[in-house]
Amino acid sequence: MTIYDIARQVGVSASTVSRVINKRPGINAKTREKVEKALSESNFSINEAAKGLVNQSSRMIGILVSDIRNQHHIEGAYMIEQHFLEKGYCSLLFNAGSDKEGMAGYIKLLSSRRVDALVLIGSIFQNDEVMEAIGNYMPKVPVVMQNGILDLPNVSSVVSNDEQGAYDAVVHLYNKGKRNIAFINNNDTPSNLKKLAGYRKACSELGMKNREILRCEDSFSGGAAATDELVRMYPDVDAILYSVDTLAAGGVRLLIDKGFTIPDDIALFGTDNSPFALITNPRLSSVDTKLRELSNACADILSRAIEDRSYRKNIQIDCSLVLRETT
Amino acid sequence: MTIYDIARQVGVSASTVSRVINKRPGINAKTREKVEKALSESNFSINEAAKGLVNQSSRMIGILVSDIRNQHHIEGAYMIEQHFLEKGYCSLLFNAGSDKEGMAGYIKLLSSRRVDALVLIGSIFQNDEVMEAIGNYMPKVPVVMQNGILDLPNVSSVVSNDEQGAYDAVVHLYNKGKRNIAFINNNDTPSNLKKLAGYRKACSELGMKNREILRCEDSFSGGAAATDELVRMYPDVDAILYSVDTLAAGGVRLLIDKGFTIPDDIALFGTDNSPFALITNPRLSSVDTKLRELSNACADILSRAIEDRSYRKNIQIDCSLVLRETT
DNA sequence: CTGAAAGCGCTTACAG
DNA sequence: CTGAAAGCGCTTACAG
Repeated sequence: MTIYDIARQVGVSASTVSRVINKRPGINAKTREKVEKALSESNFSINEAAKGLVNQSSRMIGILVSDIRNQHHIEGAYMIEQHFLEKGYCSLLFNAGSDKEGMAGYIKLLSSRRVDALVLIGSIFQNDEVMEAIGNYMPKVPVVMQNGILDLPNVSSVVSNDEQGAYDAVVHLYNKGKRNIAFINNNDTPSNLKKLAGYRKACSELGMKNREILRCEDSFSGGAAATDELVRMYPDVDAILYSVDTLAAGGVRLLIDKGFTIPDDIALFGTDNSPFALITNPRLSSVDTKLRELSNACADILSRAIEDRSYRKNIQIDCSLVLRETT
Repeated sequence: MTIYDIARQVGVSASTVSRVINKRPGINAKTREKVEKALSESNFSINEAAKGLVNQSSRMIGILVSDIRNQHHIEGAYMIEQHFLEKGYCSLLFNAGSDKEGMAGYIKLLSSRRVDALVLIGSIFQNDEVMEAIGNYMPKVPVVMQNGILDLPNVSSVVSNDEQGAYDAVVHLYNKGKRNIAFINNNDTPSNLKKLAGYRKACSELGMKNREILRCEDSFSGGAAATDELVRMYPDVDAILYSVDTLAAGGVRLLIDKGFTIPDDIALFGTDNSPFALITNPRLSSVDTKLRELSNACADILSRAIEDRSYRKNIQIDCSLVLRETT
């Protein structure tokens, strides 16, 4: 079923059908009506691929996350998808994994789908392979990176102030009387490195020693294992800041099992203020990295950049502390 | 950059370039080499929309879930997406919400994108509006429904045996000495109705009274509130089966706060065996609804149906019980 | 207000 | 082994 079929049925030309479908002005009311009737009676559904071909716009946007199953990433992707859906864009959402060559592959894939814009969610995309792939395959497509920076003329950035967030968390713990504050990190993404920097800065300013575990598996059990290791290594630890809530949730669980009292023996701070923070027992205090604001900003920038190819903007949003029962 | 540009550059025709790109046999090795060189040097990326137009295949599949932020749904979508990615298909993943007209709208949307297949994840799609939309807009497209049934010639089904799962859970609780077993349900999707039926069947066979809360908000706090209501209504309750883990996680939390001992005072059973079951304290026993198996089966059926339009299959997979600390 | 024609970027049957 | 031409389903500038 094409517009030619409809045209034949009604006795007009395909041009006219096209105009009716696209609500162009300057069409006889009677004609319009007849065409609309035929359209709806035959359940006509326009072929967006053909339309996109002539319009030079797929009306699709690409969204890359490193792990679609990560609650935090998916929330961001969801907000952006919703935003663009209202404007008639479909989202091609991919799980780009953590392999850099793989990420580049997805960018090539999205380029073959001729997406009108690209969103990269997560600082993990801040690397040379991705940069090169964008330069090669999408040099003119508006790109916005959530939580990372890529120095390319068509790439905008929206980042949270991770350093300040971690810094504030440590200061808060210090003010609560904690003096042996540790940091547990899952991996060394640019974003986590900023958290680490904030942690170290606060420790140094407040005259405390660093107690760090810099790598662990990004899961509940990974967080539990790292916490276990930490309290063995530093028996005097009285507070822990985690790079993500997932780890902290595992930590809460482990410490309770080991008979620690939270927050009196050990206080805990997660990061991201994710839904997990509400189901741990006790409930988790967390650094809010402002996911909603970041996503909204991404969507706004991209909307503008699609209109005006030269539009580009970099913004940073401060984190806030959400205090619950673990501090 | 089109295949014509490449053709001109190399001094061959577009047909030849197309043949090289598609690795068709019967091309002079020298020619092939020259074309391949030009292709890679200019970072050529084929226009899939144009290709799809002539091939009458978008090489995209549509995936509808009712809430993309639901961990359980997204896991299923993820598995299916991965499966098809390997075969060169992109997924159009949408959040169809719980409004039936809205769902129909998404089906129309996916039809305009000419997806080669459609996956519906969740029994919530089992309704007349969806059925009509498929009949009108995708009458020949292979569709597979995860956890629901739609009586249409192009729709296959993969469902878990929710009734048996709930039944088994109740029997298990009975064998543990529980005699006042309640059921808390979030909503009346077809799938949840099957769980309810299994619960009632077991109660009736074992001579126990029904204690039910049939609707509550699908969230931790919704589960907590419903649990609170339940223990007020029926102070003698000694076990609760929840229709989803999310509710149970909220329930665990509430009961602990209220001073109940789990599982001695009240035993709890969730459903879905989701990651949440591992972070509650105590860890949650749960009915495993076999998400992985369901998703694999969906992908298999769809792969076949894309090849052979007449292929259709309905299967059911039994649930199993995963016992942890709440029972 | 309406239609014929060209063109978007591909593929493939046909001819050589 | 290779190319010219037609066609996939649309839109739009042009002419009337």
